[in-house]
Amino acid sequence: MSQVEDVAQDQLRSFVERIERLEEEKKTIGDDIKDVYAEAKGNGFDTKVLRKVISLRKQDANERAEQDAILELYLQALGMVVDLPKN
Amino acid sequence: MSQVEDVAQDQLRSFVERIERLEEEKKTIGDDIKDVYAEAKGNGFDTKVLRKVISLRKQDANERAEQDAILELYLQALGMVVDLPKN
Amino acid sequence: MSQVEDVAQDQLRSFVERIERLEEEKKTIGDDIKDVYAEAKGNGFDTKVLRKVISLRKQDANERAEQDAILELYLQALGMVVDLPKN
Amino acid sequence: MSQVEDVAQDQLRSFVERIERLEEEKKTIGDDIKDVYAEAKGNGFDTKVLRKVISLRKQDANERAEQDAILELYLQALGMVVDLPKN
DNA sequence: ATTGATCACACCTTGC
DNA sequence: GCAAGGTGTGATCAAT
Repeated sequence: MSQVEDVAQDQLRSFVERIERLEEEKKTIGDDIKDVYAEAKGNGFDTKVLRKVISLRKQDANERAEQDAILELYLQALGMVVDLPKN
Repeated sequence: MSQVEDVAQDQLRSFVERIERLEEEKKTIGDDIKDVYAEAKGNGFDTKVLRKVISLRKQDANERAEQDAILELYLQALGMVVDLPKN
Repeated sequence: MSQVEDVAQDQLRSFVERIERLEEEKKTIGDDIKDVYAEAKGNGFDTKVLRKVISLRKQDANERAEQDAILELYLQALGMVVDLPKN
Repeated sequence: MSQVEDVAQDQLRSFVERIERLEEEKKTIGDDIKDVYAEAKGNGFDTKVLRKVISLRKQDANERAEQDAILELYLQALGMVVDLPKN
């Protein structure tokens, strides 16, 4: 194999290793997050709702309002009572 | 292979085939559902909201109220203003 | 409500009904599958292993498709035309 | 608010903060991965193929684990004890 | 019946 | 803008 190919091969190995290393770290963090949810659950918190809280804090309020408006519209079109779902 | 084992083998084959057949049908239905959503999208409907509508109609209202109560509680505990998220 | 909105409303209803109908069918199939597993269990088969068998047969199929995809990818990466017959 | 509720509230805040902190870290790692791919691309590598390589190496690892699981399952189905050394 | 694990489905982000 | 891959969520099943 030529020297040029050697360099390319070394680079490739390096990239693969760096990516795999980072993905491992990422997975670890993901597992940590799971652990925290589990711990919260062990302390009596409802993880589903907890996730919702996290999600709400992340979300942009405007987008939410927008979606709400569309949903309300559809429900009205179907003749369903609105002002029920706060979920 | 004994006759007893033959029977067992035949039965096994039969079960596997029946299950695979049914799973295929199930997948077909799933694809059909996807198609309907796609068609709705093509007619200008927001599929995300449409899914929400379907989901709402399926859900039991009591459960929803229950979840809402817990969520509200958590948000209050965090000092977040409530009555915002209708999502 | 305008005629335009009437049409939209009718369309919406139609989509919702079609989806709900299909989901009902899907659920029926799912129940059928459950029944077959129950029957198999009643005939002395270990459902856990049976599920594994089904799963493996599905994976095998997927993997074959995967192999084709990889081959095509590599050929493309090498600059080779790939629109050959699909076997 | 009662002392009991205070504790719950503090716990909740703590959980939310820990999760949000971890998710931030996770996002950072994700961005790092993106950077590596970009760098690889800058060095002439085809990122699509590179991703495929990473993916294949991951699958291989998963499959090995899978094989172990199947073996154990079958041994259990045959009534054999399986708590043997993990290699 | 309830809970925990497993699995498929849906969403979202990213790359093309 | 579409396609795909990864992530998160919900349903399902076995075990207690």
